[in-house]
Parts: sequence; structure tokens; C-alpha cells
Amino acid sequence: MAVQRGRRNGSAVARNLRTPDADNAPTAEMPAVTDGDDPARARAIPEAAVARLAVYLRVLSAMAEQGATTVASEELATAAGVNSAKLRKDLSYLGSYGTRGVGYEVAVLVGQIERTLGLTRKHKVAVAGIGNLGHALANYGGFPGRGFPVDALFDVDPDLIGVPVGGIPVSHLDDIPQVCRERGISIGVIATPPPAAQSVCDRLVAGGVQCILNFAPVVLQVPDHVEVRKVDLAVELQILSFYVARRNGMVVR
Amino acid sequence: MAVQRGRRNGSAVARNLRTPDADNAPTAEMPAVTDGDDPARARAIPEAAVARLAVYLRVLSAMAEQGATTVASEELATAAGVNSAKLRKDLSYLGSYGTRGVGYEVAVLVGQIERTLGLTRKHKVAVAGIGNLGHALANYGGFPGRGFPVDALFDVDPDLIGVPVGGIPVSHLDDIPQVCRERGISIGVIATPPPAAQSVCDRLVAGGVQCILNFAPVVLQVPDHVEVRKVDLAVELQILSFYVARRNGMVVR
DNA sequence: GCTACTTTGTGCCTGCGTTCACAAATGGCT
DNA sequence: AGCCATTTGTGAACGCAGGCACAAAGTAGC
Repeated sequence: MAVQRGRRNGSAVARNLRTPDADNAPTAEMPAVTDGDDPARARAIPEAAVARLAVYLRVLSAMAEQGATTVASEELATAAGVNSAKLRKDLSYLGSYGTRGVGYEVAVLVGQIERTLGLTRKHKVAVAGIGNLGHALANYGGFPGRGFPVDALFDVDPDLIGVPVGGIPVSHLDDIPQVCRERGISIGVIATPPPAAQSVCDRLVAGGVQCILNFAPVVLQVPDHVEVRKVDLAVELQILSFYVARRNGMVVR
Repeated sequence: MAVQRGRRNGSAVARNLRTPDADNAPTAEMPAVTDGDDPARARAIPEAAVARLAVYLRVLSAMAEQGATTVASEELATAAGVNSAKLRKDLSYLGSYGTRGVGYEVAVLVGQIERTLGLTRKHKVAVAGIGNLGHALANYGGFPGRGFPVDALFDVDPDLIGVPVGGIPVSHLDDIPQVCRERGISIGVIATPPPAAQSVCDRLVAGGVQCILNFAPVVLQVPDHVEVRKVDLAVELQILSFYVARRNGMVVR
């Protein structure tokens, strides 16, 4: 959600993933992800579950670093801020990797989640729009969750073209299709001003990019085979504003 | 986009808005928002609908700028990328402001959505963690959706304290509670490294902040009365990675 | 003023996701 | 070896959200 807001601790549950998106926020349409042709790996993992798996992965990695070798669903659930039943159901989408009466082996779980999320291969990322946000993204250098090297940067500003940001030289937006194909970019990040977003999106698609992370407050039009996730800061703030207003309204009146 | 309590969005957020949320989403618990004590304004707007209202608002504002005075649900729906029935249902949460056979008056709709989202008042924002992302957020200057002035910045780095970023001097993290109370901050944005996030969160709460937008990849623990939305870039990328993997798996094998 | 057309508002159905609760399975202990 | 404590995995119930389809309502034209 647009994504997501969790509730408190103890009985905590993560609320937002969002998006849901929600959002994707937002939003938050969550069509089941159906695997059409591979019976052996037949998966129909709900998108909401996929989002949570990523969270579990982070928590598990942290646990592994602290030397934990095994973990119970209840423990992992509270650490991830979700209900333990939900967590077990989410993990069951991966297969049966737990041991009843004991729990899950951390290393195994990490491996399975990484495999399911496709993290065993690196996914090259291109960032379009090297403004404040694009700069920040480019400088993340390797991206938090690792396995997502930023391999291409694009902008229109002539003063930026050729200048390396975070070690990668900036190319012109017009070169998006060519560069993306050459470097095998699989994920495109749009951090341009709104008016340029659709055009950039089209070029990314032309360059063979099938997944797009969109920070521009614009509803992108893409072919069916392209996946778009939206992160809209204004929407997030407005949702919070709604809660502020509701809260004040309830308190005052 | 993954959003923590909250909802997906989703994506986005929606996703996003999440969700959540959804985006984020993304994901995606969506408890109805129930107004307990005001029968007249009795609202129970689903969080997913709130996220979409923010999107409608942006589209409507753009339409208004282009001189449109009235708009039909079908038209607005396609512009916002949703089903027209869903849109009408969302708008019905605001009340009945449409005219059958004609459509909705743009100005009225904008006003009602702003009122419902609590945008008639400004919500002061504080950003904690002036790294790459925090810098970007601070420089947004007034924030995209406007009505969200950044009024306070915080960091631990001695070299940053007192230095103005985007016109606002940076204060020390230790001063969060005091400064937030003094300036009447209503929304806190956490853009610190993961280890500092919970501590910063606690101080924001101590400062009376009731809504938090969290960019740190950490599950925050907060009291019940505090609303948290999470935007997790790594999670967003991993969700996209999942789609890449699924797609390739389906194609290749 | 009546008719035909357009568009809203919403009741109902469907489907998905969350939650509960329990049976099955495993390890440890005696 | 058998029993008990523990924890997983999941069948089933529940609830919310999305989409269809239509009645209500209002406009325009005759």
C-alpha cells in the first residue's frame, strides 16, 4: 500500500504492504499469481504473500547473522510483524521446509525464499531521471537487498550526460532502448518528473524491460506483459493525512 | 510498495497505497476505517479506497488545470487506471456529489476529496536521516502533493547539524521530541539507516508525532495510536524480481 | 409535458485473503 | 519403546473488496 502500517507490536500485524497497493499501492489489487505451465512448481502465490516473503527474508538474514540456526513460526512472525498462522501459510507456498515440533532451519528458509523470489540471479537495474531521487537511488550502490546492481543511468540534462554518478555514467533518455538491450537490463526505475514518465516508460519497454518501478505520480500505460509497481510519496502522505484528520475529528468532536 | 501497518500496496502501493501497499503493498490487510462517534460523518472508508482517492485527486487537479469543469465516472476511471464501478463506489464514500446523466463537477469533487483526506489543513513534516534519500526528500520542497511542508530535519552527523538543507537547518536526532512539539510536526519521515530507525521512531512518538512514513527496512514497533506506513525499496525490487523469475520460468521451461 | 438517453449510486454475487483451530508429525524424556 | 510437549501444515469459516448489472435520477429533445 501502497503500500503498507502495521499495527502495534506484540499482537502486531503488518498492515500495509501494499499495497498495496497498495498499493502498489497502493493500491491494492492483488491478483493471484498463477503459474500456468509448470505443474511441478505450480505456484499460485498471492502477491501480498510475495511482499511478505521479502520481509521474512530480511528478518531471517538478520537472524542468521546473529547465529540463529533454527526459528519457530511464532518467533519469526512477531519479528516480521505478522500473524503466525499467516506466516506459516505464506511459507507453505514455498513447500514444506519446516520440522514439526522444532521450527524452520534458517538457512534452508533463506535459500528457498531467495529461489522463489528469483534472487539467485542478479537483476540489472536502470534508473531514469537523475534528479534528487534518482541520485539517491544511484548512490545506494548495489541497492539494499543486494542482488540489484544499478547498471545504467539516464537523463535529458546535457550537463549530466557522461558524468558518472555512483560510478555509472549517465546516458541520454533517447538511448534507453539500445542501452537496456545491450546491458540486459531487467528492471527499470522511473524517477523523472511526471511529464516525462510515460515517454521513458515506453522506451524502457522498447528496450525489453519487463518490470518497472515507478516513482513518478503518473498512471503508466504499459503492455500486458510488463509489470509495474508504483511508489507514490504524495499518496502515502495523503493517506497519513487522512488518518490524522480522522483521528483529530474523532478526538475533538 | 510495501507499507507496513497499514494495509500494498502496493505498488505499489498502492501496491500502493499498498497496499498497499499496498502497496505498500502494497500489501494487504485492509481493515475498514470506522468512525466511531460521529454519526453524521459516519465513514468506513476502506484503506484501499483512500489510496485511490489520492490518485483521483491528482487526476482531477490535472483536469481542472486544463479547464475541465465536469467529468464522467468512465472518463475519470480510465484516466486513473481503475474500473468505473469501483471509482463510483469510492466516490460514494464521500457522499453523493454526482449528477446522474451528467457526471461530477470537477471542483466539487476536488474539494470533497481534499476535505475527506484532511488536506484542508497543512501537515508539517519532519525528515530524519539526511543521507541520500533524506536529502532528496528535503529538497522536494513542499512535497509533490503540496500541503506537506517540510518543517524540520534531523541527523546525527555533527557536520550536518545547523547546515540548512532545502532551506531548513538540520537538528540533532536527540532534539526530535522537543523540536517536533515546538513546531507541531504531525508527520515524521524516517530515512535513516536501519539500526537507527527504531530509536528515531521512538523519539518521534515522544514528540507527539502520530503518523510515520518509514523508508528504513525495519519493522517498527509503535503504540496503537500511531500510524505507520512503510516504503521499502528492497521489497519492491524483490517483488519485481519474483515476476521476472516467474516469467522466465514460464517462458524457458 | 412526455419520452428517450445518459450516467450515477448501489445491491448482490463472486473470489481472494486472513484467521481459527486442529490433526499430523517430530523430538525429547522416561 | 511409548508418551508428552511442541510446532508445523492446512481445511474450513469468515470477512472484505472488486465487478456486474440494474434501478433511480436527471437532462435533453420533441
